[in-house]
Amino acid sequence: MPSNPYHQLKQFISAAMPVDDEQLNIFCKKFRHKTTKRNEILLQAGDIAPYIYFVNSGCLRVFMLDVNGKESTRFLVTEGRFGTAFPSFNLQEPSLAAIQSIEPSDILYISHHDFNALLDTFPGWEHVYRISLEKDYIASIKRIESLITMDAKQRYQLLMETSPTLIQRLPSKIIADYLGISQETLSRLKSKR
Amino acid sequence: MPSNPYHQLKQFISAAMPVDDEQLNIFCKKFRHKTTKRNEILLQAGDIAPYIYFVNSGCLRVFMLDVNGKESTRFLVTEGRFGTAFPSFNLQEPSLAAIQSIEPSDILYISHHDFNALLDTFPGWEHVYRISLEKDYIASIKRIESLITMDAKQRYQLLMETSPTLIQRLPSKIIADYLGISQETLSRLKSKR
DNA sequence: GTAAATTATTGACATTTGTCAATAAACCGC
DNA sequence: GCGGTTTATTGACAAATGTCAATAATTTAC
Repeated sequence: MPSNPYHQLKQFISAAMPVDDEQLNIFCKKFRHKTTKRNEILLQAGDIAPYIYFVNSGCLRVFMLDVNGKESTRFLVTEGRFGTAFPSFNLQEPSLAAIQSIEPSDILYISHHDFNALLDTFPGWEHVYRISLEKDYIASIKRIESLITMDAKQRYQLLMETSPTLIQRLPSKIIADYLGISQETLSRLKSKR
Repeated sequence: MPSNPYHQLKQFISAAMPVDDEQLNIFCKKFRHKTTKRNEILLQAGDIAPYIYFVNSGCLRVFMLDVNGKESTRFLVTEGRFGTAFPSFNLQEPSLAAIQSIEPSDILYISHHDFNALLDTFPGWEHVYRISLEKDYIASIKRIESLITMDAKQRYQLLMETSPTLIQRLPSKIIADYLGISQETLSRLKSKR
C-alpha cells in the first residue's frame, strides 16, 4: 500500500485525462483523508450526505433500514471507486440510505460544495466525472435488469460471475440483501448449488 | 402541438442553460425528426443502438425479451425526455434490450457520433447532459431501491403516486413487466385494492 | 362498424421465497 | 486463546407470486 493517501485518486484521474502533477496536487488538496473502523457509520439515514467518498482500501456499504429492521444494501463501494448516498449528496436532501464502512477502510472524502467547485473550476474534471457517471448509470441499469428478469438463483450466479471477490470477502448476509433476498434463501441457494 | 419539431428540444436546452437562438438552431440541426407508428420497433435486440432519442410526443419502451418470450420493460420514455438503450448506445456494443414506440410517437434522434461531437464542441452541453445523467441515475437508484425493498403491491402503489398518468395511458401488461411482476398479479393487486 | 386480435380477469394450483425458530459455526475484540 | 456476539445453516410452515387455462372485455385494423 502506498504511503501517500492520494496515490490511487491520482491514478484514477490521470488514467482518465492528461494532467500534470501540479494540477493533480491542487485537485487532491480538496479531499480529506481518514481511516474507519469496521462497521463505522459514516452517514445516518435522515441526514443530508455531506460528502462523496473515494475508497483507497476497504469497502463502504450504502444501505436502507426499513421499519421492521430489515436492511437492504443499495450499493457496495470498493477500492478505487467513488461512492456516496448519491440522491442525497446530489440533491442535498435527507438520505433514505445510511453509509457504513463494512471493513476497516482507508478513504478520501470531499464536501458537496468543494465537489461542485471542482466541477466548475478544474479543467477536464466535469468530463471525467460525466464518463464515470455513465459507467455508474450503466451498472445500475444492469442491476435493474437483473432484478426484473432474474430469480434469486440467477442473480446470485450473475454476481458470482461478475464479482466473485465481493462474495468471498463480504458476509453472506450482506450479499443476500444486496441481491434483494433473505439470508436463508441465499444459504439454500449455495448448498443446493 | 407546435409545428416546429424542435420546439420542445429547444425548451429542454434553454431551460438548462443560457443559449441564444442561433446556437440552438446549430444544436438542433444535428437531430433528425421522424414519426413512428404504434408498436414500431426502433431497435432490435442484438443490434448496436445507433441513436439516442428525444420524445416530442408518444412513448418509447426499452425492453428485454427472454428465451421463453417473457418481456421485461427496462425503461419508459415519455414526452420531453431523452432515452435509448443506454448501455448499448454509450458503449456501442450489441444491445440486450430492444426499443419500440409503444404509442404513435413524434421523436428526434441523433447518432452516437454526432452526440459525442456535440459534447465536445457545443459549449455548455456536456454540463447540461451531466446534470441530466445525474437525474436519470438517481431515478434508476430509486427504482433499484423499490425493487429490493418493496413487494409487488408497494411498488404498484409507488408508481401510482409518482406516475399516475403512465398507469392510465399504458396497457397494464406493460406496467406489470415494468414493475417486474406478472400481468395476473397486477390484475389481482388492482382488484383487491 | 365489424371481425380478429390483443389484453384483462379470474380460478386452480405449483413454485419460489420469506419468516420464525433452533442450533451450529464462525468471528471479533480483548 | 477465550467468551461473547454475530453469522450461517436447516427445518417447518406461511405468504407471495408465477404459471396455465378458460373466458370476458377491450381494442385495433381494415
